[in-house]
Amino acid sequence: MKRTHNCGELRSSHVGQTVRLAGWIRARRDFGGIIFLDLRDREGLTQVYLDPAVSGAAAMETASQVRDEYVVCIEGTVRAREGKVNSKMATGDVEVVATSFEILNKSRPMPFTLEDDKVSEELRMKYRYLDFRNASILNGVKMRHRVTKCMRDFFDNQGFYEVETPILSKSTPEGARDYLVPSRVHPGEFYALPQAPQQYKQLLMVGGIERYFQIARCFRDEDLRADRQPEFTQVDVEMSFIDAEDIYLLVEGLMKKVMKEVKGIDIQTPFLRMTYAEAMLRYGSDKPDLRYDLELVDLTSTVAHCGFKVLTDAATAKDGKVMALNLKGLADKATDKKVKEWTETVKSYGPKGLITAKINDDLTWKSSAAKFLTADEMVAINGKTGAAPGDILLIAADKFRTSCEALGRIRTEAAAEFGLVPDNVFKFLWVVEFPLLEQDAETGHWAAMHHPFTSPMPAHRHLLKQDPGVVNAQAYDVVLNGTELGGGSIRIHDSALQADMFDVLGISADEQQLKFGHILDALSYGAPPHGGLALGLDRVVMLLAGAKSLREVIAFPKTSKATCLMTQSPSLVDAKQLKDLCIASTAPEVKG
RNA sequence: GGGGUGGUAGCUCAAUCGGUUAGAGCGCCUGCCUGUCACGCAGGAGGUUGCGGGUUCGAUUCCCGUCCGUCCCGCCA
Repeated sequence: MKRTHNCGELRSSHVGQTVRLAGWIRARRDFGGIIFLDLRDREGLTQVYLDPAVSGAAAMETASQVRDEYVVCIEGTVRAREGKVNSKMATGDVEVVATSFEILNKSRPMPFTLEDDKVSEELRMKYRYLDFRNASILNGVKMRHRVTKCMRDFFDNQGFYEVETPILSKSTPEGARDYLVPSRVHPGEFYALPQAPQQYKQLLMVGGIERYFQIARCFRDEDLRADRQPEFTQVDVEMSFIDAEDIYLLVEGLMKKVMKEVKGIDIQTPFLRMTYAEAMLRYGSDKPDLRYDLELVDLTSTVAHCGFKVLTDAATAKDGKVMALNLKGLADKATDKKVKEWTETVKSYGPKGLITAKINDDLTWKSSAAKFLTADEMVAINGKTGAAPGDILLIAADKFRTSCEALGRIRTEAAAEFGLVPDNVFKFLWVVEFPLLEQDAETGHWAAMHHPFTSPMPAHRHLLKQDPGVVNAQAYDVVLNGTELGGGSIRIHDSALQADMFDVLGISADEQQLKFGHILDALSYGAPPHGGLALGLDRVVMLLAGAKSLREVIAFPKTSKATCLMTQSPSLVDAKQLKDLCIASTAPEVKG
């Protein structure tokens, strides 16, 4: 029964050896007299040959009964494929002439064709355990293993301890919606699954662990995206007696090692750094993709006094911005249909519309906005944006963030569509000096942009209570090719500052004690200065694997509605289970 | 919560303006086949057109609702 080799390793040097292989039947080519089988295991593919003269009648009979994906074990002799080499196979120089043949298990016909990349992801997810037999999913699993192995080695060398923190955790009012777990022992009370090990890792610093990391599962009950799963994995890091520079150095070293060992690529360190404000203004994103240029242009001052009300209103409003994107030489490719799509995309971010102007040979505009602007005004805009014949200008006017983000989105779409994104380039970047807080447009309440334990820039400390909006945070994101890989901050280690922060967030003294008493207490017992960051492991692997969604690099992913097609979770539970937990469902009806 | 997009045989897709018995390739089943490599050849089986309702003489096709997949906005410290 036991294998002597795997299906990927036999070469000409093995010719003449007696070997035993086991695996799955990938294809059977039965000529009536002789039979060829492709035998697959996780390491590769080997051709097996059966011939009545050497294999015997019993083996021939058994082999003629196998179908795709039957599990078999064969014993035989390696021989060279004289004149019949298959150069497409790693093992194509040889084949195994079977002398015995055993079926270990049968298989029903497959619900989909393996290796057919057109099969719907829906079906693949339902039969995820079969999709692992495909190289693409298998490679994701393999690459993920290598990344985490490499990271563990790195942190170990740097003196970090890997510490596990609880999954049954405490609900907090800040941040994402929690997944809740009812307590049977304490009827009516709930644990929360951790959105991140944030508080625990800070408490480890208070405890003097000094250097902590964890490959930690995190849970957030929010709507999903291609790059967001309800449960995901963070590479969580925290250090004491450090500043942001130490974090940059650490992460740059980590990613350098991972890129080298997993991809064989030498990346440049230190990474480029850019403030949040600069990233938004130049690229319309707090996670800009620097693999191509296509920078935004700020027209606010240029159009502040022009004759076009849509522009002047935004340009003179508080926090207003008029932004432009010059798609150089792409006027011809920007079809009416394309422009309409862009307009809809821009509107989804908030602006009422998108102004477009194709630049004529005489530098005049082909644009529905032309009649609202004087020739001088158009010349000024041309000058500012560097517009030349054949270009198309896209202009959005709204609040700073919405104008920038709307055009930033078009920037990435256009770059992908018009082939401006180079392959196999990895552009790392630190985005720094995030605002500490952001204001809810409707309620006026302040919320932490990163999280409520983030320390303000020391120079802004005194402004925290009087003018929260201008305070920047000691927070940083690491970005790769337009994806936020992770982020972190220097934390608050002073209980008075932490209490001020909760005050600004509108959390009452009573609630502070109830929800965060343990943190405030801990900070009062000699908390060292500390900080850290968390990397999205799934996203790291996704980018390294060139995958389009997180689902491809998570062994058992959820759908965009947070269900598992394989196990059919979530699902109803027995009435008794609910009764034990003192829970009654108020769901209006059960799905049919 | 909102918007886009898709759902027809096991799989991938087609089906004209609303019109005959809903087709093709692959897969599956049977038979033949001694150098294939997604072998080949011949034959055969296989359909609640996601589900529910409506319009119509007639609906895969048009309308309404709903479910599921997917992408985006909001949301995600």
